[in-house]
Amino acid sequence: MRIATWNVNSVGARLPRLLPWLEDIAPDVVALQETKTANFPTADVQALGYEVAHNGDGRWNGAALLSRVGLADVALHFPGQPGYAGDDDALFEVPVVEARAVGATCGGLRMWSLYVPNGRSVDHAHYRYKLAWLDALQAALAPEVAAGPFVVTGDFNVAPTDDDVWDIADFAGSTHVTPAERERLTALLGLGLRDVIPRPGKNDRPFTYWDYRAGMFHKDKGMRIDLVYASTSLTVSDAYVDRAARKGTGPSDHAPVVVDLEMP
DNA sequence: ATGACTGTTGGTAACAGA
Repeated sequence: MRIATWNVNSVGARLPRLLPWLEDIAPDVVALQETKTANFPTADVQALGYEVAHNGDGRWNGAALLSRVGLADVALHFPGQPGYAGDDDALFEVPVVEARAVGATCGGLRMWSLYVPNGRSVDHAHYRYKLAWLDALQAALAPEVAAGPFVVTGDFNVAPTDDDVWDIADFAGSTHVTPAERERLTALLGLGLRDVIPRPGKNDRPFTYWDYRAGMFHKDKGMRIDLVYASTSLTVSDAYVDRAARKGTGPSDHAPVVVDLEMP
């Protein structure tokens, strides 16, 4: 089974890249993030043989699963998913559960597409939200990991190791690399998952994100923050970053990760 | 070159992204 994850940075803006990419790569299941719409272009991907589960509510966020091997038991949000209460401690603010997760069972594989909160800065309420979100995620996924073949994938907004950013010295005091964030990843792996690290890309680093600005892609100043966490019982026959999708006209700032699994 | 972006919206400036 071929699965993939891709933060498309607006599925509407990316449709001219997404549709030919689906035909070229032909994944069985695709996890998308940052769809940035309440109106997923369902008919366009259905025409290519995919069923769609989308959790999107407008301008920000949005996660989807596309599958051509069946799509059952769809869940929008995970159980206990925290909401975001905003930038301050306003007494009457009601936390909003954002469109950052969708789960489904596809061809015998239980799979989640996630867009983990960014965190913004370590002293920001969004960072505390990010940590709480990852804590709740781990608790929610535990029974599903135990139940059978499982993959949780998407934009984790955490670089697992110092080697997963272009230069750790440039990240002093930043989010995405803190021990607290990385501890949450370790806890997730502790459920019985492995980090499926793609084959090395340019300069031997399988980065998946490069800022649009300052020629970062050209300089390969990237980060590996789009992750695939798969059951340790699953055999991985290949995994790579599709750097070609980050090139050319109108790319996302993230590249897709493509993984070939052998289902039991 | 201490430079450099992209997407969305009761939109045309503000915010988010990482």
